[in-house]
Amino acid sequence: MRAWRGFVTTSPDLMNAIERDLGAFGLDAGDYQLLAMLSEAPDHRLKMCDLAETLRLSRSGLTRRMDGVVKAKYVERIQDKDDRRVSFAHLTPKGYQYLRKIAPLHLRDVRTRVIDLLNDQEIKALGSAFAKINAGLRSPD
Amino acid sequence: MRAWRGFVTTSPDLMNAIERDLGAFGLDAGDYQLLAMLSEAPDHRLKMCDLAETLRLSRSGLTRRMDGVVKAKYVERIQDKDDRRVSFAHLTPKGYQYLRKIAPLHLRDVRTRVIDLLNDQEIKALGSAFAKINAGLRSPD
DNA sequence: TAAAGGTAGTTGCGCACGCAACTACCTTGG
DNA sequence: CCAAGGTAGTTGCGTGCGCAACTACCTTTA
Repeated sequence: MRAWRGFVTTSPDLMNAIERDLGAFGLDAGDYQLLAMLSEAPDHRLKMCDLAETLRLSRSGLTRRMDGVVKAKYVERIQDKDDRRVSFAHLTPKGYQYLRKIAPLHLRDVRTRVIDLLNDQEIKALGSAFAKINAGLRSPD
Repeated sequence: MRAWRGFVTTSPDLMNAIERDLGAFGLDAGDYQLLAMLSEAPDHRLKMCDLAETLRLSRSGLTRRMDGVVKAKYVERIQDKDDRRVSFAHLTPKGYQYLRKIAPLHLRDVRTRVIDLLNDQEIKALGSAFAKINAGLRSPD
């Protein structure tokens, strides 16, 4: 129960702090996650609806978020030729360059705010705990 | 790093699931937290600005959230007589009754979604991890 | 192959939130 | 005592999001 209280109160604060850190580099957390997911995808591209799912956004939410990063030329929309309903989000070279520049800064912030504060046992426990919770969310529901 | 990824991806899903669970009882997570904080305060009342801080809301955000629970008669606004700038949020008997009814249901959901899935060691690690992260957020910044 | 139904992305709308400005009210220093 | 500055709560405005409706496009079925 103390663990739950800690989670509920601390995780919004932590996310806000990380978001402010990112803001110093001119990006918000949603855009960062979007670029990061694309950078890890084959060909630096993902179907819109798959991307929405990994980002925990609705399709409409992703549409709007795309508008921002597309206007910034970090991402471009590409039509699929086989299935003309689908679009891909594709990370541009400019977007990739940009992400490669700020990712280390972001990860440094994550480390100083989280990882460096914890011992190995706590980190492993966090990893396995979230894996279990995640599995629980997907299976029985 | 795996722990961080798990946290980033799983915690929104978890919060959404908990929110949906609460929705089945006719409440959203923000209102629940508000009532819960008041129920634990002496006299079932808190200064608006203190309440905003514990709920991680801006003052304006709390004002709006109060509008809802005040209209539902779960909470009332009370003016301080000594310092006429301050208002208190006060949990009404109706609000207290209501919270006492749904709190066990909510806690059952939290248990089945989180606590029951984890072993003692993971729970303790979560508690201490969030305590440390929280301390880190408050001290150096 | 035509009709029915499903899927991908966009748009209209409403909601919750933060920021900044405002009012009202202390509090402190000259 | 009064002016300057700080604090509590509210309101105007902009933003990001989800839901539902819409369009366009497959896919399945008879």
